Amino acid sequence: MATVHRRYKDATFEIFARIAKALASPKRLELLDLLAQAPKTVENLAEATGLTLANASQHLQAMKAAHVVASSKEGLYVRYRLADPKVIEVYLSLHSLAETLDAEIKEVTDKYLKGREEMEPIASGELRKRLKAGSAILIDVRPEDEYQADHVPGSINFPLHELESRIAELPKGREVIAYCRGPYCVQSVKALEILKAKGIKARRLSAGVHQWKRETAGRQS
Amino acid sequence: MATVHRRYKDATFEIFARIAKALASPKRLELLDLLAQAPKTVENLAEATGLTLANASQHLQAMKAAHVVASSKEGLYVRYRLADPKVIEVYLSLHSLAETLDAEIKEVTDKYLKGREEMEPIASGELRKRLKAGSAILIDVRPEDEYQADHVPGSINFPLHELESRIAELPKGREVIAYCRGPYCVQSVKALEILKAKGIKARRLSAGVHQWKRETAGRQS
DNA sequence: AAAGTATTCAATAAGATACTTGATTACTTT
DNA sequence: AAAGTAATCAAGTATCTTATTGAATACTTT
Repeated sequence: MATVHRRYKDATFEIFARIAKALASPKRLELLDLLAQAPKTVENLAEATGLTLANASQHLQAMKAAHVVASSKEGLYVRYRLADPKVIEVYLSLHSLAETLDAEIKEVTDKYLKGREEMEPIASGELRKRLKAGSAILIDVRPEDEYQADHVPGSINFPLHELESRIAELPKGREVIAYCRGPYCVQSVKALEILKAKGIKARRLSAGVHQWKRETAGRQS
Repeated sequence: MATVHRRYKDATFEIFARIAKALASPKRLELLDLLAQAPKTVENLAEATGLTLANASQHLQAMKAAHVVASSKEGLYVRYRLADPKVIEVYLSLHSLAETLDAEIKEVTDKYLKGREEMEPIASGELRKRLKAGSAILIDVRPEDEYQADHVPGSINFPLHELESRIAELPKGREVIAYCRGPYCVQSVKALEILKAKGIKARRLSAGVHQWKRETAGRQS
């Protein structure tokens, strides 16, 4: 009898671990981070993460075996996506845990941002007020497909690589708030550099769409 | 410049992965599951999980290195605890993900419960009503230290191994609802077997304290 | 101080994982 | 049909992980 219980326990924890293992690699987390923004092809993902095609494919297959991602063939391409929005939940709670547990994550970020001009992010409460009042404009500097997939309500898409050439489209006299994939994404930091170089007052929203939705969940407006 | 960004990304995902790896083992998840109930000594944990002392100690140290658990020496014993309540958040969201992704987890549970009499769990909403109305009594069949650490409000502690001998203490004419560590814990199942053998009407609450708190968060009563 | 106990350490063997390279497959375009 | 491209597969090596064993450490009790 005791062994029946042990076997049952082993089986359930084995299943949990299978999923946890799918997440337990820096590269796979990076792939998930990208997939959390929008579905992407293996080629896209390999390029964005700096992995070889074969290696990216193998990581994706490993996650597929754990049912964490799903794929579909579209002509020559295979497009991967998260198997379920709950994957984002786990990913975000892992982020949040890392921030509490690991002082190192703060150090790494500080070190990266050091020397760059005022990068202090704006709080979501303040942002909401200012957007309503019309004193600020929120730009989403991610690629268009990610903006299409989901974005913070009220934001306008200015993909990073188009930002410099489209800078005239920004309304004058309003502060620009830029956001991208999330607190550890570098795109909004780069956007700020471009904007400040042109003398435009700009700040960063450190949250991405998912963090935003998480924070503002159950709140109206 | 591109390499600066790559290095920054690598560093942050490395940190996330370090934490994820600490969770990515069936045995370590089982240890965390126990620690989520109450702090415990290495000896306790080794016995409960069926690991050798040395092996349990090594797993615990691995998690300690990732700052997921903390320990303190108490005389001869070393007592381990979760480093932060947020660890539970991640663990619960992993559970919840596993349930959505993996049909297998349901199969394993069904198979285990098969043949045992009516084990359908009671919903938390219904439970609250019936406790208020006084038509049911909620018993916590976990060991006393876990009950002391935290329990569902209104529950009474009847540790599994004392249940049979203390059965007379149960009020007559009320249905008994038993709960333990969570949906995959076998103690409440065993409790039901004992109670039913004595002809006492009993059901199971599949949630543990943490699931209960999560479900009823932001609700009053 | 000596004996006893809980935990950790160190060394090792077996197993799983990650990345590389060079095919191979599946599909599209010409 | 032939050429081209995205993705996968297969095999090999280097690297981690896990569990085991026996010895060492750190306390407590006698």
